[in-house]
Amino acid sequence: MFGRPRQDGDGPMANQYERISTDLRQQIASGELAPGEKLPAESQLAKHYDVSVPTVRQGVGVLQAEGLVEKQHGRGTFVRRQPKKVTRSNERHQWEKDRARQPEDIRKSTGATEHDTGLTVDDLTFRAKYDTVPASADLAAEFGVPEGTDLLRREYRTAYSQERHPFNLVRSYLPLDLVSANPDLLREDREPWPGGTQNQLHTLGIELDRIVETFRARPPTPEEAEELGLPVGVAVVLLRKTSYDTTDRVVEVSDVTLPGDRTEMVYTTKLERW
Amino acid sequence: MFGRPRQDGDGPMANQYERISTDLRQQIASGELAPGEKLPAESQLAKHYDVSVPTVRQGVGVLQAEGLVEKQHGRGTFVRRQPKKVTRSNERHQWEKDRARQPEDIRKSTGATEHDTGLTVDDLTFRAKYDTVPASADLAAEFGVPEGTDLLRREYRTAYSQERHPFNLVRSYLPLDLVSANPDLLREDREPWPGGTQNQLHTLGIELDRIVETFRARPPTPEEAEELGLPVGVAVVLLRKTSYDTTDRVVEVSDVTLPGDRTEMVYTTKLERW
DNA sequence: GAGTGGTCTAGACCACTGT
DNA sequence: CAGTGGTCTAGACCACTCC
Repeated sequence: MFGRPRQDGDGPMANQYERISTDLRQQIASGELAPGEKLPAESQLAKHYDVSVPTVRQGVGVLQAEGLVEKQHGRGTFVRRQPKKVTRSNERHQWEKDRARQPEDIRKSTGATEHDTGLTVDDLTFRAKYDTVPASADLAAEFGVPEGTDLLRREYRTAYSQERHPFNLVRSYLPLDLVSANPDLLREDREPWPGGTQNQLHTLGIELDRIVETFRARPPTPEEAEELGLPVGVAVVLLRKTSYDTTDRVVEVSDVTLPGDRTEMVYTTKLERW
Repeated sequence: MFGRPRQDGDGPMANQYERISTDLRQQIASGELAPGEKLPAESQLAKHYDVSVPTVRQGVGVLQAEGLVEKQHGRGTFVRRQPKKVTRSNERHQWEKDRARQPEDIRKSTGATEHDTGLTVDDLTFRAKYDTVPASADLAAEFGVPEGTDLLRREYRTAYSQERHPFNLVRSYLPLDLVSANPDLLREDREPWPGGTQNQLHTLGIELDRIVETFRARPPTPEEAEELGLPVGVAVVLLRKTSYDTTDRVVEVSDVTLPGDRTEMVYTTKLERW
């Protein structure tokens, strides 16, 4: 048993599966295969390219890893549509700070996410879950408290109403003894809280001085892929947001998980004048 | 021909390849398989797990996509070491601005990348290439100039001296008529320029007001994977840096490609006091 | 030359989707 | 039920690395 002999049209050192992925990639780029369109069945492609089915699968797998196609078991393989983009800007922080002291009716109208995305509250679905957890070594170091200190953990998922999967996962942590001064802050049924976290902190007499965001990109763990509905070959962006108050104390830490292919982040750095 | 019967130890709905990837993943997490260590040969694993070699390959492929192992043709499969992290902070911009007016001997000692990484000039290798290109529609829109306007394009690659692949690729664009006032700025043999772009602009009487950085993450194209030496299953971060001068004019645009798994970005947003 | 992963074949049966 | 992708077998030969 050996492979089919190389043919003249193969080009220099082209594998069979690369020949297939290159050809299909070109068809997608040219629009010959339009977004949302179904590719021919693997058995058809095998006949067309004169190779075995596993070889077709290898070729299509390359495109899948590049995020160009999406396989759906029992239905077929489809050219991916570019999902709706979500922009996240660091100007949201100052915007939210300005809002934090406004009256409730103004705060209620729009949240920071709507500000970023330009959508209304109705376009988004929002789920919150509160609980209390002991600080891990990592979080204890961020807050500068002993390991095991009680933290209020709040989990948020935000999605477009019309889409199945959320476009972000947020885990926000606050020291429990800090927030328990206002019992309303412990009630998840008060979410979404008009004015967001900065207003919540304002009810405790806390003013933020600066926000530090650290992030990196990596392939999703199996759990993250499941949760965010990520096809193979899409990265996640992990963002840790640390909020400092005017006494230089860390008052909130948020871990945000974002799908890398649909999130665009914009950061503006203002420079001091000469 | 059919698969081996399911055994009691398989757990609920465990595929063979998932059983293998789960087991190996756990061994890596526990340190039983240490970073840099070689996994048993695929034929060995096939014997050990009592499956065929392609099934082992499928299982190991999962770990490869997660960035946990790296295959090396002819040598074996190895547990990936976490590569040296590179931190990129937005404080580099203010730092570079402060330096831009310093005398040359101070500017020469350290660049912004060394500032970020904490390394010395000797630890890094640096390559620059200059040419002139007509503005694409995209770049013309950024600069607010007609499409086709001449731009000076500068390509930079920075690497650790001891590593084979660069940890970033930078393509920087400047309007040609802006920089031609100082002929030295057109000479690639003057790189690395002490004090960086902000000093170069300073020689033209330009002061920066703010820098806007936009980025997203996606799987690498085949070319990027090749260039940055990325194994399968590592994302790239694409960053576009746009510099505005004090007259609100765009004076530089840089496109930066970074390996997502070894770059950590830190952005600080200072908030106005109440 | 021995050992390794890379490509490929030609099938089999299973699981899921839609008619 | 037909059609699709998902899993898996049991091999073959090729290409690369290292001794």
